[in-house]
Amino acid sequence: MEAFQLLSRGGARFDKNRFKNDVQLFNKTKPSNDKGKAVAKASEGELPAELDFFKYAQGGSAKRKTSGSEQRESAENTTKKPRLEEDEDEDEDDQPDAADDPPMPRHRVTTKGNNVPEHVESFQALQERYALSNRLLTNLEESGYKRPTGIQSYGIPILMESRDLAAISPTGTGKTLSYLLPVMASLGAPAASSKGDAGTGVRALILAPTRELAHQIHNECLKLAQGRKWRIVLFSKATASTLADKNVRDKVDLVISTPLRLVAALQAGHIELDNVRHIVLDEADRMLDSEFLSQVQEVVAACTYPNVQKAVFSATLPAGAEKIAMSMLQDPIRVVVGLKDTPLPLIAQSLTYVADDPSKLPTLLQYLSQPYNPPVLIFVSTQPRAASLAEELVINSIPNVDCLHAGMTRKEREDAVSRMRRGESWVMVSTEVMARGMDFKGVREVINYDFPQSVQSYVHRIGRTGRAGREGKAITYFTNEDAPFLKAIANVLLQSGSTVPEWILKLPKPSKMKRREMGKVKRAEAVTPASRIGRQDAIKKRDMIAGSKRRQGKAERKAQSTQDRDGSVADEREN
DNA sequence: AAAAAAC
Repeated sequence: MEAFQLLSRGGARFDKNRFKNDVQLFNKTKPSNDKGKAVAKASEGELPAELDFFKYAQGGSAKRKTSGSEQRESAENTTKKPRLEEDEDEDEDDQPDAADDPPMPRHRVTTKGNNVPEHVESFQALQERYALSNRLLTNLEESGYKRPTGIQSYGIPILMESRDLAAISPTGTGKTLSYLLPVMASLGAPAASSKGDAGTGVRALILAPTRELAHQIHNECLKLAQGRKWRIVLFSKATASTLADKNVRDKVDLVISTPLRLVAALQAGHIELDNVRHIVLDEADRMLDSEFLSQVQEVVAACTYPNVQKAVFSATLPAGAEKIAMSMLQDPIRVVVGLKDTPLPLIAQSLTYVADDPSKLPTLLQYLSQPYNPPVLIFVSTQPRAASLAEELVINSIPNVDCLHAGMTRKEREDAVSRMRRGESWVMVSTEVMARGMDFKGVREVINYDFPQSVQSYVHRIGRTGRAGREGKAITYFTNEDAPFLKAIANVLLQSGSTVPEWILKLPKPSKMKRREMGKVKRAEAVTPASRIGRQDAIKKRDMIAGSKRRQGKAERKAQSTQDRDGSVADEREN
């Protein structure tokens, strides 16, 4: 019985009531089902009419054509029904479903490899060529997919023909469907039935770097699997223990997991992967970086089925990661949509000089005191800074502030995501955990409060906006300390069509020594508060912030106490 | 180069 609750079957709808009792911590307004109304009301007329972030700007003017073997990427979506009525929890997907259907930007697609299968122009053509089930096509339509994006029209045929694939495609261009559809098409009969050659145990495996992303992929997967009896499992502690029963796990068809979770289950003997025929690494460069690599290798090594199909997907793939990826793949095809490591031109990017850390908060508060398009996603470098910035914003009466980082409990994280999906978060402060893959369609503004630690991080962070052909805006604060890394990011802006002040471009490339020296400068553990006034309120309000106690690691509690004691944690260190 | 995330 428990197993049936935990194992989401294909066809089961996502539990709509699950978040019903969420405490609406930050809503000053009464929670309402009518998003537009709620937003307009609470904005007290400060926000522009276009603020209704569930309607999307027409991306027309920003559309750019590139020549070459041009790929049509159309807006894939469609259904005109208002999303909210349909499902409250806003389950996520890589695709749009807004009423206003912005045209997708067109990107050049390049392929490399032996006998590259012909791309398809439509899902119809795909069905005809590969005899996809009507069911799958219906589910596609109902999920709002209309026309394949670049990566979908090239990637799906490659995977359908059982080839290995390295796919590089910008943020928000529909990578998830590119691997889900072929996997589903090849699953055939559920393992629970005795028909077909399903064998016993998991047949497809999708790995992602964060719980939130795995969850999002799972939701998308359930939509596509409607009406089928596949068992699609989002691997978690709970499911892992359920799968300790071999009878249960033998009936699982598809698993979505983070690597470490799966490694733990393997070691505990709670899962076998010898029947896995498809492995997908989402956010491949992240999955192949030093911390994840050995875990991923262990998982891959446990997949002993002959000729396992492997595919890796990302918007960024630095040379080192690509080399590792290619060495794992057999006779791979490499597909690149647009320019690797480059944000979409739809995202208007800018850089803001803030001198030093203490100047950031006033700058942000000033920004948030003017009309903006909620929800705004704000990135900081550490968990303590995420928690303390969220705190400071609450103290300063910014409405509907939320916080999400991996130091929070599973439930707190889930709640934060669901508030975000429901449009209840106006300002979401988070760490790198949110930087990759997360698809919040309404996000039109990203602020890098703390400078990103790599070009890849930058590209993924700002890629939370400008999804599926919509416009977006990204602001990056930089301090004197960030100067050594500024030029690299400035070049990214230039390459993707945003403008950069000339003086930044004229910056000399700092010597390695200088960079190393500056890299040592430690950032304050907590965000520097704007003022000491209202500190008493602050303490009260602090406890309202999701997970404000447990979530905090030692470092943070220390920072917190420092803050309370001497009233300031400004990083006074000179550089 | 470096923190975050994975449990």
